[in-house]
Amino acid sequence: MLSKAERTKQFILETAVPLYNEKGISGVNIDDILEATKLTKGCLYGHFENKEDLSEQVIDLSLKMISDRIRAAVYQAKTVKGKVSAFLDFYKDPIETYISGGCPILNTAVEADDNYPLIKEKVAKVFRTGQQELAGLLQEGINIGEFSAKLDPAVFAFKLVASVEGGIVMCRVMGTAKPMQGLVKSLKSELEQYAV
Amino acid sequence: MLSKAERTKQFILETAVPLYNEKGISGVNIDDILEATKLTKGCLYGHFENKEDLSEQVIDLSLKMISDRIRAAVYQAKTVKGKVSAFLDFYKDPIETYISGGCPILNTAVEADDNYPLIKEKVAKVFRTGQQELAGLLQEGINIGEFSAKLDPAVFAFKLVASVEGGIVMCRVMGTAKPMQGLVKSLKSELEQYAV
DNA sequence: TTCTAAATATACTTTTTAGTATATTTATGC
DNA sequence: GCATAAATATACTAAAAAGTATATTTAGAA
Repeated sequence: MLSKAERTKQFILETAVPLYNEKGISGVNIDDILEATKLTKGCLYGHFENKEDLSEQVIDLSLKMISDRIRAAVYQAKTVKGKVSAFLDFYKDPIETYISGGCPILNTAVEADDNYPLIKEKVAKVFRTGQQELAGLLQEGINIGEFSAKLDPAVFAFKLVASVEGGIVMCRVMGTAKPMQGLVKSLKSELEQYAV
Repeated sequence: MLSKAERTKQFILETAVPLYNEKGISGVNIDDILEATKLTKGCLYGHFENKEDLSEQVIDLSLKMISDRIRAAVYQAKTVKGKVSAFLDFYKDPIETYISGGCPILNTAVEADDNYPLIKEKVAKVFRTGQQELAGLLQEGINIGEFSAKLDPAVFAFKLVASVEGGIVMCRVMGTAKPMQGLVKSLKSELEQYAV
């Protein structure tokens, strides 16, 4: 069982995750977190060295949560086609996202890009790993004869993730989930063209 | 001719544009701008009411600059296919962008989404207008017989922009422009399939 | 149950950032 | 060239945010 301290630390991190996703790293301030957790400075600084330390651990958790959740969704499906569908369906509703505020991978990427090299590298790793897994999955689909060799796994993997990530932001800001349905359909039928 | 005051104000806005694009609205502070412009507080506050006023005008300019530039690029081409190509080629290099720090439309969208309703609405308008123009262009391509009616203009317009925007962020964070080339090629050949 | 170390709360200080009052300089119509 | 209004610089105040010292409370082992 977790100690009280461990539970409190975890509680702080989990409470901060949506705050960071909505407000961004430089948009969040300590008082926001204290208000959300109903804890006090003494307590928070007992668990984290400073804001930078807190931010890093919150982002770590955000990236882990979303990655795990997507992997779990994809894992459910049996066929390669089913797995790609599961990935696409994950962000069917870009307004009410798993972690409030959109996709934490993209959100963090945008902010970290020119400002937080350490966090940028973490996000890069998530994207790289994701691309490898997705491309590997598509390659497997080719190998087992589910798809034609005309499908370029790396290119299509990138297209899938890039369009979904971009689509989320666009839908959120325009206040409509509708374009996302069209996008998902289009990507599914694009893959379907390579089915043998 | 512009008065000295008008020129100074314009200079502040233009200098602030890349700063805002890199650091984000809540990441930029007044001192950053003073340092970049080599001006002083008295001067800056003579031209802008407060930080919010400055931010709004900087974002306005960023969105205008990028929109104008993209329109100009697209305008050059004669055929619909050429115009789509021009759009796609615009972000061929997502690392060294027209405004340093990536695409200001997407960057602003991500930050404004949950934090700056007024700015969010401005970005939404840019995306909506862009989508309308692009979809209208594709529809025209169908009307004049350049493309098959099987092409869904709204869906493909969204796919184009979403994937490019997402792709920019991914490339930037991963530190490579390469995936973008594959994406652009793929989108071009996807459109090519509808050519009659 | 009692003791002690860990966890948490309170009340501060420090630092950073935004904003302002006023003095000085500069542009430009007369 | 001079008057004056606009532009800019200097030196401040105010507010917000981060961080700390210390007192108090609580968890959990003896």
